[in-house]
Amino acid sequence: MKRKPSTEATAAWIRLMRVQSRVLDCVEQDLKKAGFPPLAWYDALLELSRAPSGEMRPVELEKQMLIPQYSTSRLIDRLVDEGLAVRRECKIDKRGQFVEITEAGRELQKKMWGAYSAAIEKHVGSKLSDTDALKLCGLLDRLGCSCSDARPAAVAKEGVPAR
Amino acid sequence: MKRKPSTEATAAWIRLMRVQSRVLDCVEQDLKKAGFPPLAWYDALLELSRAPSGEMRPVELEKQMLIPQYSTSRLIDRLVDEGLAVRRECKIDKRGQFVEITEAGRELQKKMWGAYSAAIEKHVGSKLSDTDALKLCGLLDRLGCSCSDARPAAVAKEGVPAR
DNA sequence: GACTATTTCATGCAAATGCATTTAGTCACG
DNA sequence: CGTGACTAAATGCATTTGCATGAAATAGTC
Repeated sequence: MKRKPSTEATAAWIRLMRVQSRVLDCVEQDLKKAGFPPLAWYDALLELSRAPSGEMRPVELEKQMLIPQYSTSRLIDRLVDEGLAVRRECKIDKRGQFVEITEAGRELQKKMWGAYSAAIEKHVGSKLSDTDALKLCGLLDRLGCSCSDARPAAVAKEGVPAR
Repeated sequence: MKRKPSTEATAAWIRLMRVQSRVLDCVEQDLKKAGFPPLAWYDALLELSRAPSGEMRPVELEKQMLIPQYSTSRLIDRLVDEGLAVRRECKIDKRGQFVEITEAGRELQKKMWGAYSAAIEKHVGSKLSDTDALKLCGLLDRLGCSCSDARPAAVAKEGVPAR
């Protein structure tokens, strides 16, 4: 129970860390340069906009986005501050609440998708053929469900829940 | 110059973000549970220990680790505070300095490698055959040099500079 | 129903990060 | 040499994180 990793596995680990941090950085920079808020905002807005009634429980959001509870709480604070979402009372469970995306929120999400998708194309799409991208997906998926809480990695439609 | 990414590319992007964040999280948690400092410390110590004379310029460290300048500066502060490294005067360039790893630093690096390598094996090695790990490396490497500053992704010997 | 355990969300506080700026030294060039 | 451009590193300040804890509601149990 303490075998050393193969050099291949180790090399893969390094690549995984370095490449994603670099690519993420590039994409975040592109968004920022275009005057947009961080990716996390986008992800949250997207999740909210996809919810059937445009609203969801913070707990849900938290699970979708794989970020800690307090982090979700504060992210919502910021969205609300900017008028991108509103908190609504939850009648069926008084300790909880609903978060609902506003019109402004939906608009921002759509606008961001323009810059965001361009960045993905620039930093990922243009470097990989479709079949290679698929191969990459397959390999990465195998690393997926290791820890406690897994999530079946959402399928991209036209919005992309990124992280 | 604003083509949309293919759904394959988008899917790959999502996987890349989600999988690495998850795997990194797992590894960091394992290290923390074992009572060790964050991975960034390990990386810095490793780089230092590999330097021919056990010392290097902060600028170098910065380039190796792909982190911003101020971040390096403060990381060194912490290492020094803990007695893992010392700052040395740089005679050839008076505005600069050298950072030298201490014996304690070397020891910590070695100890951490025990837990670290076990974590890599657990969260990466055990999920991927060697050939698949190599394929993954190949695909990831293509995403490598997009932004401004590239780095040829160090080869793992027995230490692994992770990020 | 009373009591405990659990879930949902917020928050105080310390540490870490990002950003812009400062300080100090070097370099290039007239 | 002197002056202006550049590089190495640190730091002040605001924002963000992480962690632990708190407060409120619900669920489970006897």
